[in-house]
Amino acid sequence: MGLAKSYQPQLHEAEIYRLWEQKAAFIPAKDGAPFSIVMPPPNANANLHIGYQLTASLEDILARYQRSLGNSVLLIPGADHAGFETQSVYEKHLASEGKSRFLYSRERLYQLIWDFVAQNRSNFETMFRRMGISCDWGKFAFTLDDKIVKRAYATFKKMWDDGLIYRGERLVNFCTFHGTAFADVEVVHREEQGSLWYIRYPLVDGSGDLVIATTRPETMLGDTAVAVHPADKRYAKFVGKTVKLPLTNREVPVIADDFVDMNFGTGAVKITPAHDPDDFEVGKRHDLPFISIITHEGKISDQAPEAYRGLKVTEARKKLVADLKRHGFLIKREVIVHNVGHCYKCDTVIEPLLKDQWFVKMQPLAERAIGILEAKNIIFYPDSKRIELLRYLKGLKDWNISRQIAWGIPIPAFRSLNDPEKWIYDERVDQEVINVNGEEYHRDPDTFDTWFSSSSWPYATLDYPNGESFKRFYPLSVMETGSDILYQWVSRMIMLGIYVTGKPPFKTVYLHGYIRSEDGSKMSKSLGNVVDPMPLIDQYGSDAVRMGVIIGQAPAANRNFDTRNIVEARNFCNKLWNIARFIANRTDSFDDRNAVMKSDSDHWIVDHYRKTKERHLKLMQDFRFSEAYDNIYHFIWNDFADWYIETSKHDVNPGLLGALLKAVLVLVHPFAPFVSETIWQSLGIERNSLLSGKTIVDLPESDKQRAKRFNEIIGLITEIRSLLKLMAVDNVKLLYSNERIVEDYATLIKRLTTISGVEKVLEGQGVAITKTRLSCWLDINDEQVANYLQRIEKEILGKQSQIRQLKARLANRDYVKKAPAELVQQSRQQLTEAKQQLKDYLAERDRFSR
RNA sequence: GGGUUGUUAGCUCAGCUGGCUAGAGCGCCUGAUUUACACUCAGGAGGUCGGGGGUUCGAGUCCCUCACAACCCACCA
Repeated sequence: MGLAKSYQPQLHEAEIYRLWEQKAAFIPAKDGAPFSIVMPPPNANANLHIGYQLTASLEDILARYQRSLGNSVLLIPGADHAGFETQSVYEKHLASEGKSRFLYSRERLYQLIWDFVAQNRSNFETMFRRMGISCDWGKFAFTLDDKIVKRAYATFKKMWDDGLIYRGERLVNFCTFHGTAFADVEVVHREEQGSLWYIRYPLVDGSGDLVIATTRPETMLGDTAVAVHPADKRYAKFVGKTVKLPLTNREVPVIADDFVDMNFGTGAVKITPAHDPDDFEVGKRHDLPFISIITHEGKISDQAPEAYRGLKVTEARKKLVADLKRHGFLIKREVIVHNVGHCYKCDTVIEPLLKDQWFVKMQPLAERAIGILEAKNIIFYPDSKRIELLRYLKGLKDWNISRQIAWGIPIPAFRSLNDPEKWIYDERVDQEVINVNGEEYHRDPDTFDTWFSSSSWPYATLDYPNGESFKRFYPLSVMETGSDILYQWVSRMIMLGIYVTGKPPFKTVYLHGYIRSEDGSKMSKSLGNVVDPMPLIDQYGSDAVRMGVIIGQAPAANRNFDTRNIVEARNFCNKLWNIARFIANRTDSFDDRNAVMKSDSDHWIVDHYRKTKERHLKLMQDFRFSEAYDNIYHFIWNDFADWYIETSKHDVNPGLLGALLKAVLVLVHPFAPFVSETIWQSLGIERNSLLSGKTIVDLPESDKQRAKRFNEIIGLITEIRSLLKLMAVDNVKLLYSNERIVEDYATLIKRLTTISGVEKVLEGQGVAITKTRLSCWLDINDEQVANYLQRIEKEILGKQSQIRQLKARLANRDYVKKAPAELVQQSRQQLTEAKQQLKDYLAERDRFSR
């Protein structure tokens, strides 16, 4: 047998994981209520970070816990191609070789990235295993797998047929560096200092000037109107007239529109429908021309006067301001702070540009989701996120699903060569040109937004609509993911799930917060402060890292990374290991059916086990992982090890000891799978692995009176230790009068304290043990009690104050009338006890001050 | 501009539907080499639960308000 002196995870983990796989322990049991989780797929292009460790830990804890209830558990792993994310990583990689994506065709680029990602995929499957994830590897899904792509196409087709898909030339959020559009939710807004320029626009009829204010003077090259508020008396006379645009000399109308804020700037605003979302709407309302003067490369287009063509936006702005100044059109410049949208990846300023894109009408999808959420048909942890999501859904705009990148799922739509307005749905995306009914069609070069396909994740991975998994495991029991992708992912899974399958895709959503770096800053690759769990697993073991990240983590609350938690958990693993070592030296029977309670301490520990188990069930049911961990931790360490095992050294009950070890291992397994299984295997507790089919152990009810009796001994021992320490003495005798229990436990008391002996006396002397009800004294002479008397004084004050409080409470008629009866009863009892103790303390003081 | 969440011991954080003298881990102080474990054991110090007000028999917990912090949303040119 011979377990090593301390637990060394590195020696066991790989082997244990292999064992689980061999025993097919991760495949759902045939029997039992279905429980399912599909893991959020991490980016296939990067290593797993500590945030994913949190996700995976929580999900695996749930999965293993559910198995311990006897349920049939499906946990599906996966990986995300993460379209834009991955392509931009690859582009950086290309750039480091002095290349760019423009050197390659779309197909070639796709292939290159595919190979690039393939290298990483096996890499992180290894990481999953090292984290100990009990997932069904046969169900592994990649977001570019055939079935996922087919699912995306089927959804697109259904939407197309239902009239939810439309193509439109709209303003999109365009990153001119990456050359792709983004959804609104992907744009990062940031407050920045900018300039507000006041520019004079002369009226064509020479009747004066109109002064406008703008932060983007270069867009005046694309102005097609000037707008004022209809109620603005200052400008009423100008409405309907025309002004001459400086520098371009185009003539544009002055219009009235109530979107204008009379109090901002001059109350007159230039309208550039092709480059500003507000102006776009105004342009539509007033039927204005749309002039695109900025290209997708972020340069001034050929629609602008020759002098500016080809300049970058910032250069054009400088030149334009200089020119305006020179010609006397510039009135003044103010410094203002305003919000500017940036690319979340490269920080380039997002340009609103006109572009033909596919959009999904969100209103009908959102409405059904709102209904489900309002009816609480999906339970959220925490519930505040449900409210937040409702607010978001109620203001939802249409979703631009086109992306101008190669690394993604091609959009299965083709445009007629003859009629540019005519589009057809077709899945032959491997061809650029197809023929249908003798007509030629060209493929849309764009790909889907990653979130469009990943929104089908809950049912696509289960082989909707005919797969066995789908029939058995849909809707998912739990969707566990980061609260940061509530809008991007959770909301869309709900909407698409309802739309496609007719049911919400999951019953429960558990959202965790993110882990910040140790100093409280946000972890990001660019800051280089991302924590890699793998070296931590090397150092502390997989279980320690798993428990370390969930300790003290409330749902959706962000927390700083703290190695101390991992150390705590590592120590806990070692504690478990040593408990097992101790027990293995005393028994080789681990059958809970043979457990028989003999001593008071047996009843006491079983009583505590049963309470711990009940709390465990309740806490896990409520998704209170951190508290569940805490519950088990303190039972194992403080009750089982510190008291029961210490007592066992004196009086051992091997059968119960073995049974308790088994029970404890099953309980702790979800939190510490490797060490618990390693112990299980090393001691040969059962032939089966701990993971496969071990349900939580029930121990028979204990005798409460006997358990209580042991509690008294614990109280006595604790008080003796405390008093001896306080007076800095040892080797004193414990005196007692007429206390059978002290007699019974004399040896144990001696063993667990430093007293020299126990002696029965008729009358006490020395220091009384006042915190228990037992008549006991420590045989100490008067010179040694100075510290003790100080403490007695403190205790007297404390008791007096407690008695005052209790008396006041009980004197309060409302309290006695309104508070629950058992609470009032409890207060009465407390008062009685406190009074007795005060009496004891006073007597002690009197005795020594004689 | 709107919204959400925080503010509890030196540090990092728990504390569910209001109810015993508010908890954990680490750190700190004192002591212990006892045959499961120094990744250990025993004892101890340390908090007017961000400020103020309110509801209640009773508030860390509910309400209002203020301060500070973080995050999210929003088209103010």
